[in-house]
Amino acid sequence: MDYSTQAEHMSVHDDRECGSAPLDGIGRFIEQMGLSAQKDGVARISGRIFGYFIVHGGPVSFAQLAEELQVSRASVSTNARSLAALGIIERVTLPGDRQDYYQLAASPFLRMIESYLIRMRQMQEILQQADDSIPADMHATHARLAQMRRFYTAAVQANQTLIEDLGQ
Amino acid sequence: MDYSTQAEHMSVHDDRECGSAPLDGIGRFIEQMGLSAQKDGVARISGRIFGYFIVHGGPVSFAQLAEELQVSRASVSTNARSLAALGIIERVTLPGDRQDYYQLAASPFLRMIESYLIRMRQMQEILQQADDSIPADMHATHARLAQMRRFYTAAVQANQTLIEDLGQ
DNA sequence: AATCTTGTTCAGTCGTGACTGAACAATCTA
DNA sequence: TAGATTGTTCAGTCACGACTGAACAAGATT
Repeated sequence: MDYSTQAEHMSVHDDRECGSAPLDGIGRFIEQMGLSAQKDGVARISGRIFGYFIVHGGPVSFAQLAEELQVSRASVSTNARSLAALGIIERVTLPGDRQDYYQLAASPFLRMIESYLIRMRQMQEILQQADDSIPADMHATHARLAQMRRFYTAAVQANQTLIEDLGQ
Repeated sequence: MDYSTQAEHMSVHDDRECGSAPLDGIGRFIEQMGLSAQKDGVARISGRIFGYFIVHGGPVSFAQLAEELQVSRASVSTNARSLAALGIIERVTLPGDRQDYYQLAASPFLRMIESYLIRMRQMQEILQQADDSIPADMHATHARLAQMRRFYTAAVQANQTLIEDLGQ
């Protein structure tokens, strides 16, 4: 695995057995991004791609992504497109090149917060449904649901101001 | 599945085939809490237990939890203890009763935020390591890492003030 | 002592979903 | 036309981890 883009490093130790390559700082960071994504219920490869773009922001070709991260083109296709759908990376085209390129979006973290906000609003929807369909005489239950609702309202508010605080 | 605690409902339709029972509002809410937890990378049963306690806050015995949620005692043991470790529910003992009881913690949502904060701080740690171990001449990379770090700093800050805003 | 009751642990199963390879579609080049 | 090149899709595999049942430990009861 070679995460630099400099040609002279490309295949120094390339034909080794496919296990435990000692990772440098960059490689370790990318793997940790993968593990961290996995903990959040996101595909590990998505996290690794995100990490890769933190390191190399610039346009990177589809094929290069597959090769450097050592994953199939199919996985790159699926995961890069889902990251693009979230607005974390974006597709770009280079004139005179038929390949797809991706690059880090302008404000990837704002987009992350926005996807959190979507999740929270879904939760608010669930709470609304529960409040409507649970018998009105279960007062303690409704009180706890109201508390939960206050929490999500405040959390949504906090994240919206966070978006503003982070500028543009 | 009978989520009420009233005895007269206990076994009205009990001996049906073990599939798709039509869920009432309470049951639907509990299942949605389970699915929502799963999306967050948490065990579905943990989410259902949490939902159960939103509905029935009061002390509920270990055995009752297992029976009403239709899961093994082993699962209840594992998941209830992990929720208790997060401070979302807590163990209580009733005098003269050898069973374990659980109840909803005082401010379960504050504890949820605190566990998010832990995750964010781990992320900050990863960023610190990356910053230290990645060659200093990769200026663009360090700039992106710095941007990411600013994001997490702001997010941690926002969640801390959220905790304060939610009182006690 | 033997026998319940109650919670934990552990080996094993089973489902889910991430990931792959291969077939495919679309577009370019010769 | 045939043959590259490139991305997507889809069926299939495989790993991971949630969940279970059974064995176990620790008390209580007789």
